[in-house]
Amino acid sequence: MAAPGAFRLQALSIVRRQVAQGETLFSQGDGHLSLFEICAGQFKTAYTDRGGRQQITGFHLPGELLGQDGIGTGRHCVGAVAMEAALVCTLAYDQLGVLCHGTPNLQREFHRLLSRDIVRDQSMMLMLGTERAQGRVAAFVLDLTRRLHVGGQSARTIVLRMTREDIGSYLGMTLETVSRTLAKLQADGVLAIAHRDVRVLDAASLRRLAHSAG
Amino acid sequence: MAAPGAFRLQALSIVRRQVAQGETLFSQGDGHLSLFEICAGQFKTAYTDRGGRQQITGFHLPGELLGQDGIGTGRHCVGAVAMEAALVCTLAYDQLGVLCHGTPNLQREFHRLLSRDIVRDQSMMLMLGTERAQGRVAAFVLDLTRRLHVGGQSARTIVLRMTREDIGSYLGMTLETVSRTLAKLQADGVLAIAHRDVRVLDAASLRRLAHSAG
DNA sequence: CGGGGATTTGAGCGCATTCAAACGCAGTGG
DNA sequence: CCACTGCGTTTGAATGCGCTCAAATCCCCG
Repeated sequence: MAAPGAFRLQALSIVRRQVAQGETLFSQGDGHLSLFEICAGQFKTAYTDRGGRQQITGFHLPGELLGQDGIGTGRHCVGAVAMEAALVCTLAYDQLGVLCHGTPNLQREFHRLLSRDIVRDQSMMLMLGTERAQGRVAAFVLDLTRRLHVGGQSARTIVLRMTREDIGSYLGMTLETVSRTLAKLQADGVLAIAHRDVRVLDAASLRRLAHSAG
Repeated sequence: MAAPGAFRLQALSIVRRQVAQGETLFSQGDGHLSLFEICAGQFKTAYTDRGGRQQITGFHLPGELLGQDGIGTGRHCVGAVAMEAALVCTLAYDQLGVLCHGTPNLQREFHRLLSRDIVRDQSMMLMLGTERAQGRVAAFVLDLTRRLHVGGQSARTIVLRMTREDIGSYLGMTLETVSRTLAKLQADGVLAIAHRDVRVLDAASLRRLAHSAG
């Protein structure tokens, strides 16, 4: 969700927490806000509306921050679940408030963090509005490779920790369409797919197919 | 984009500005950030990507704030154009920074403002991901009536200041589909449509059709 | 009254969805 | 060790929604 290094929570507060696969890190509507830095493992966040319908709103990788949603409202507006065994560093939000008062730089960094999310969301909305299935999936894979690369992982081979259904929910299409689209990208020689292992064969084509999302 | 009354810019700084129909209030990439309170008239904001493709990202009504995008990046990430003759109050962002240092309440209000936008965007993404044409249009009309009502206007009759193309760009569909969907809502007795005048006949049905977007 | 943009309406098509079935893989218990 | 079970994934076929292309109409504005 955000670049690493902006906040070094490990240096500020050392509350580590292990999270098992499928375990909830925080729930939607949760009152005692916390900010997390993901040390290991991947998370997904989901939004549930009154009608009970739910959508995946994001995937969150090691090295990224998590939980900055709902800082203004005082409640987490999404729920976060670990997609695999994970480890996080925690900073309670009230502690953060105290810290911010002392250091204006932290304040500014915070603003930057929030508006980065706004920009990211807007770019996501643009994609959902303009791109069809193939472009969405291409953008999704491209985004994942880039973010994993930032985290130090290989930029060519990635492992999808989430199900096709989660991907479909995130991209606004059915799980069958996700599967078919991935198959087509493989048939076109853009990707090599073996279950959840994805290898990028033709990065240029992938970028071209995903042109709308940065 | 935000509830009125959170900031009372008129009380802080009195730089008023008139904007003609079609005139640009600020451009995407603009460096000298400003925050605006819309006193009269409606605006639309659009995002343009490298490829030159552009999408409407929001409509902005009298009484709402405009320009808080890109506070962290230092540049406006969208452009704003007046859809009719308008009047705004301006506050340069650097002045705002000074003000914030003095008053912590303003700081907090600011956080709230930014995260409100995040929540709104997320709800928009949810809609784009889960709703089909009819649901999207219903949610759009419902949102507009509510926000106009907050601004003091009638909740039953509204005037669409934007074109079908703008609506389509905003909702992620073609202008023809917007037109057809509005016609269908009229045929079903939910709305009464005369060109750009829209009257809500069956608010309950409209809410039911738009169930996903709060 | 004429011109041009906005809107409506129609016809045909393609893509994504829906429903359905088969397959692969992991975990469990016999 | 192997069958069984459940879940995730793939694949197929048919439907229908929304897009594309096209033309007619409406309306605002000069």
